[in-house]
Amino acid sequence: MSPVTQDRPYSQTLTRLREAGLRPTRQRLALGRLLFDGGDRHVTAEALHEQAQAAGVSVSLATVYNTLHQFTEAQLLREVVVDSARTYFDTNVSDHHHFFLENSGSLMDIDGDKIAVTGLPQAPEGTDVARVDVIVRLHGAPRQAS
Amino acid sequence: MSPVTQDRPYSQTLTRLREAGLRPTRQRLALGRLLFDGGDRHVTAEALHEQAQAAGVSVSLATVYNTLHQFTEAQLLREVVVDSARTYFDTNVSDHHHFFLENSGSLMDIDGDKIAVTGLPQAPEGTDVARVDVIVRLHGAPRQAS
DNA sequence: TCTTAACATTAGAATTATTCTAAGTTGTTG
DNA sequence: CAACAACTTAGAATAATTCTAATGTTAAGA
Repeated sequence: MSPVTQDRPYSQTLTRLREAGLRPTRQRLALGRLLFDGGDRHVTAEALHEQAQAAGVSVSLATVYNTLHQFTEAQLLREVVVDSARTYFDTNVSDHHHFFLENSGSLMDIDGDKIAVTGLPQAPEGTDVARVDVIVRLHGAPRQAS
Repeated sequence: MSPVTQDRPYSQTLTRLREAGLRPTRQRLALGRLLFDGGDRHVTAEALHEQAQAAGVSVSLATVYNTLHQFTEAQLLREVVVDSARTYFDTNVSDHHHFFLENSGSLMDIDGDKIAVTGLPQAPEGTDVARVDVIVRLHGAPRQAS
């Protein structure tokens, strides 16, 4: 395990992991690659696990959950709450919002600077606004999105 | 069952049930009263179940779930998705949004006409906007809200 | 009022997503 | 390369919710 033949860019996953203080293990590198190579994605733990299997990467579901949470803490991912049945993780960590196709259960990003939310009342005394989420729920899905 | 001595208004639960085509059973009337007497509320199934027990009303948890869902279908309640761990039901079915205190897990309504969301892109072809949810997530809870 | 059929409730089992545990494995550092 | 902390993992555990199948209730008609 030393002759270097990395045919894929590793999406700086290694660097990102280091910066986050996470050891670059085989599993984390593989999952990082699946997540960050190629555009923005919205995944559930189960879905990522399956994708990993399909890609021939052997990772346990527990590790997928651990990794998703660690990536989220490290700001490499963001959690999106749209469905009380499952948790989605979003590789887009910049300011943005979502369309949610209730039929297919898929998400689409809405650029943060396309939307403005005005008239928000002050947050109650003693609290800070951690985030404002706008979720546009859609019915009648077209074809599968991300 | 005719001398009128109804010390509580029943919040027209009976009427509402009839209109929704739901038989006014003891359980539904009791839950309806708990939900609709007194201001707007945000409840989880477990919480409502406990409240019912505490009020001396014997209802099974299964019935609480059934009832909450039936009430939701009948537009007497609205489901609020803010937390992937539990489902909240809101007695306020008018157009509005929410503050969510992540520490305490409590919700507060934000009047629909206080807030405006502008710049929403068109919904993808073949889909309709079912609803736009704005969730303002707060950290550092003050004292318990609804 | 009595009967009946459709509708409701319920206890407990089942399901599902997620977390935990305890044991084995691997990465890093000296 | 030793040693230890950090990781991974199988499988058990948990928690919210749904399902099942048996029992109870309601509404309507004779």
